[in-house]
Amino acid sequence: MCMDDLETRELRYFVAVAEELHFGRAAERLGIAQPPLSRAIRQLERRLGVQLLSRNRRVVALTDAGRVLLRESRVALDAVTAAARRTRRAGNEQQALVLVTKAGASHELLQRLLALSAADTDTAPVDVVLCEVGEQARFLRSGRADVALMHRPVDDLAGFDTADLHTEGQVALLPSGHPLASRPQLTLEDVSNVPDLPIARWPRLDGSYPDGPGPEVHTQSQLAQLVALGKTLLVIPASSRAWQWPDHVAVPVVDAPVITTVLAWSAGHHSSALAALVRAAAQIRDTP
Amino acid sequence: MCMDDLETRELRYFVAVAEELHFGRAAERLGIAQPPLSRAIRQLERRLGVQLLSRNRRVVALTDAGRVLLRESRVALDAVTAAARRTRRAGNEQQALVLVTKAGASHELLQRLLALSAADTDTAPVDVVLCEVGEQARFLRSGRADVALMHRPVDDLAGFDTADLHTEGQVALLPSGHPLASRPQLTLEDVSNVPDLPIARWPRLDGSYPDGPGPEVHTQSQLAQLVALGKTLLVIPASSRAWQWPDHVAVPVVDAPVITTVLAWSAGHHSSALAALVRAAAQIRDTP
DNA sequence: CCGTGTGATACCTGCTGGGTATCACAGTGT
DNA sequence: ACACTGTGATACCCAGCAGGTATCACACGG
Repeated sequence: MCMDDLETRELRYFVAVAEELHFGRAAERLGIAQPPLSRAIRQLERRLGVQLLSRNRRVVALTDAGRVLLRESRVALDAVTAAARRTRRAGNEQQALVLVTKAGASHELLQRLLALSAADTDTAPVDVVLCEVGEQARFLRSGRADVALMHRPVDDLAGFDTADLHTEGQVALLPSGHPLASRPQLTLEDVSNVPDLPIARWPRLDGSYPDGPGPEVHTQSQLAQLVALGKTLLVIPASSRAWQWPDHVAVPVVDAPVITTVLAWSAGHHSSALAALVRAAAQIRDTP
Repeated sequence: MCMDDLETRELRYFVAVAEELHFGRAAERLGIAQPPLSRAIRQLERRLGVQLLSRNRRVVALTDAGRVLLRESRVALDAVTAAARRTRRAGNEQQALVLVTKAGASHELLQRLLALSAADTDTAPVDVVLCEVGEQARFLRSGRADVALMHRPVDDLAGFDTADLHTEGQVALLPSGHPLASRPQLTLEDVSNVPDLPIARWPRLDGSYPDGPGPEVHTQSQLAQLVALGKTLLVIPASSRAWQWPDHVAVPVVDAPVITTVLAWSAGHHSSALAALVRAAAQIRDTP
């Protein structure tokens, strides 16, 4: 093996260490012992001629180069698993199209899309997979899904082809007793910096939370409950019924950016089954 | 190692075999013996549960699944080498921006771009790499280049962000003695199906040539010479001076699609050096 | 200053990737 | 018809390296 050309094993090991920032836990996660992992990372650093981790004998942190490799490794590993998955599917001819979407988002739209797709005679069956917020891109990139429902401008659509499905405004979701909840409409100015309803904070990719006054959350239902409890507010597309509890009030935010729900797929991965779904999407867009 | 998750070694081996369609030559290219290669491919097929090659004891051909894996493997391997390259560059801080372009295309435009970039004080130096026709995308994907000059609509820009640089019409390049060469302008109708000047045929990715009456070519200078010899014609952007020989005549093709030269880079790979180059590109577009 | 947690080091072992020799078979030419 | 040739598959061996265990070295907390 030449100096170039890493093996996926090395990338997997590095990603584990970079995510855990702890050799012991990373090794456990990988199902190997700690010393071989240390050695593998050291070898990787030697091979690349670059320091990836700054380890002061006690604390492990990523260097700038390490951060680059973490990002690139995720992309590369996704591409490798996508290769395996797509090849298996091509061989087995079980041509169900896998669609991934955020749990709870765009539910009615999805129902209409599936109904239209099922009505079209020559379409493949569509399997629906639900994922966490913002995970759709990785599902597409790793081949776990063929197509996704995503939202512009909130999701990063770089590297994907898209077909618009539906455009809508946003509403503020407020606890029902709050003064703002009785207003007929709101502006972004109104809902930002409400002292008693600070914006919630989601964990970053590395698991840490940004600073701020708002509560820390990592699931949608947590957040919905916090709104019902009068602890926070949020601004979401008008159709996100899954968020809405009896104790919530939704008030239109007139100047919030418009949200477009799009069908997205890996650029260059066309198939007849996908084309049929895109046709169904076009029907929905044209007859709202 | 689990059943999923291929190693890049396996992908490299498969790509070699799929491209050569010959185990012996593929093994030679990889610098290993033939038996281990046979075994590795067999293992890969078992692991994926899919037949990749149909080997009738004498002739090796790709199955449908094999074609899928070939395409996906190239993408995945590019992503892995990109990870290594970008990490090395991030560590070594030698921040020269690498620009790749087709040899001979957009020469004046490139000169202006480099001059503008050099004039801008806070830009990184730009290294220029020349590649074969249509190879820019792979240079970007594998991290061998950070940015490319490409052409819409001829190049596939899926997965890249772009900034327009320049738009121009196309000309037909003809042997100077030909009757069509004296016309002030032409249409696509005029230049298609000229019996004595059939369109040349380029090799496909697998090395085979499409059927047709035209000559087979695989380099630009070959093609230019064939035009000078009165064997073929071609339609190219007006500024492609590198194509033009003394024995050539260029005649505008009024209804040919307009060609836009764009600066392209991997979607999501922003950097300050790149941003500076994009600014330079915007200057060129606005002051033609 | 000792205990604890954590990454590095030393060293051993077994798996597996790679090599050589050979087989099996499909075309091919006389 | 039969030997020849080219090519992929098989059998078998070897060594390099991935991975394990034991232990060290050091940073921090009490």
